[in-house]
Amino acid sequence: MATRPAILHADLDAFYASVEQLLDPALRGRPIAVGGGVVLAASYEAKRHGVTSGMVGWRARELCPELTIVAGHFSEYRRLSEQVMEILGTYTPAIEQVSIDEAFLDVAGSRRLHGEPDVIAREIRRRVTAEVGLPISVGAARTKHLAKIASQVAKPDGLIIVDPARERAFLEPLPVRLVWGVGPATEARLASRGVTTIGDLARSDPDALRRIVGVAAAGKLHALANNEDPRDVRRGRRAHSVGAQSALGRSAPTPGLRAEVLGHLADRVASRLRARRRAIRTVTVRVRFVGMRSITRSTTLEHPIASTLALREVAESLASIALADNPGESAISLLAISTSGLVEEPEVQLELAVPGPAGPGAPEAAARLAVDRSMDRVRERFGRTAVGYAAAALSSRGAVPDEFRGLAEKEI
DNA sequence: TCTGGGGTCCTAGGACCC
DNA sequence: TCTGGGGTCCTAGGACCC
Repeated sequence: MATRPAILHADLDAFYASVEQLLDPALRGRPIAVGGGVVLAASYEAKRHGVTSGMVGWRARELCPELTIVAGHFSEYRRLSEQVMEILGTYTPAIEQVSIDEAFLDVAGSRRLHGEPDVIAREIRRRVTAEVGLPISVGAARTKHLAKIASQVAKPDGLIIVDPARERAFLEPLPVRLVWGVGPATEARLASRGVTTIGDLARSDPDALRRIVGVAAAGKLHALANNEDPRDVRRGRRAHSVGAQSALGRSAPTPGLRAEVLGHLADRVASRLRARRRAIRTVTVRVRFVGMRSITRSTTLEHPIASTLALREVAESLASIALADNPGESAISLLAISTSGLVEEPEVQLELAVPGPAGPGAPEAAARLAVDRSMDRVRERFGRTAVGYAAAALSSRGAVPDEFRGLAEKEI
C-alpha cells in the first residue's frame, strides 16, 4: 500500500513584497519591488511584467514603468516570519526551516491531534491569512521533493495535495526546471538533448545523463524524476561555512579599497563566529572581475582563528595573490570572504591559538582577540554601528543594507 | 546603463601517507 | 629500485538553492 502524503511544504508568496503590501494598503494590488539599486523581491503584479529578484532597478522600471520601489522593512520580515513559523510549529515539532519564508513539515504523527495532512494544510493556510495577513502556498505529498514541487505549482496563494496514486501523472508533464538541482545550466544542456519534462528525464538513458551532469547529479536527478526521494525532514541544521560578500560595481582594486571592503567583511564574519564561540581554519577569498568571471584563492591555517584582524590579514593576502595572478584585469565588481572548517573552541585555547604575523601564541594575538571581545560587548549594548575598526566603520559601500544580510544568515 | 547576499554540494587534480 | 592502490586532505572552479 502506498504511504499517504505526510510531508508539507509551506512557502510564503513573494514574501518581502507581500509584507510591504500588508504594511501599506496603498501598495496592495500594485506592482512593487523591494530594494533600490537591485530588486530583492517583486510582488506578483510586478512579476507579471517580468520583474525578478536580482534585477537592477533601472531594468525593472524599464519593464514595468508603473513599478513602485520600496526600501524594505527588514525587522518586520523577521518578526512576521517568526509568527508564521510559530503557527507551523503548532502542528508538529518535525519542522525543517529552509529559509526565512519556507519550511518542510512532517505531520505523520499529527493525525490524532490535528487530522489528516490535507486538513492541516488547509488549516495552516487559513490561519496564516487570518492571523498574520500573508498569502502562503502549501504542497502536501509523500516526499519532500513532491511537496516542494506541489507548492511551487500551487503558487500564488494555493494548495496542491498529491494523491500517492497519481504521483507519476503529476510529475510527467512538468518542466525539468522544477526538479531540485536543475538550474539554468543543466536545463539548457538537457533541452539540447530533447529532455524538457520530468517525464523525459525519468525515461532518459542513465549513461547519457551521467555524461551531461556528472555521476552524482545524474544519480540524484534520475531518482527524483522517478519519484524516489530518500530525504527526511531534519530539524535545526547548522551551517558548515560562514561568509560575507560585497558587490562593488566597477572598482579599481587599490590596496585602500581592498583594506576597507575586506575589513568590513572580516568584521561581519569574525564577529558572527565569536558570538557562537566558533573559529575557522580555512579562508577563501573570491574576486569577481567586471564581466562576471570570478576566481577564488584559499588557504588552510595550521591553527583556527576568530579575530577580525587575523581574518582580515589572511583575506588581504589571498586577495593580493588572486589579483597578482590576473594582471590583465583592471577592475573588480565583487569581493567575498568565505570561511569553513569550523571548530568549537574554548575561549582560552582560542586566544592562544590565534596566529599573528609572528606566529601562534604571539602576544599580539591575544591582544587582538581581547580588543575584538570588548568591541563585541560594546556592540551588544549599543548596537553594531556603535564601534568598529576605522575601515570597517565606513561600511555604507554595499548596495544592500546590512539588516538585509542578516535575514539570510543560517545558524552556525 | 548589467547582474544582491548567504549558503550547499560536486568534480578534478595534486600532495602525501601507508 | 620500481610499481600499485587506497585513503585523506587541500585547492580551484562551477552549479545550484533560497
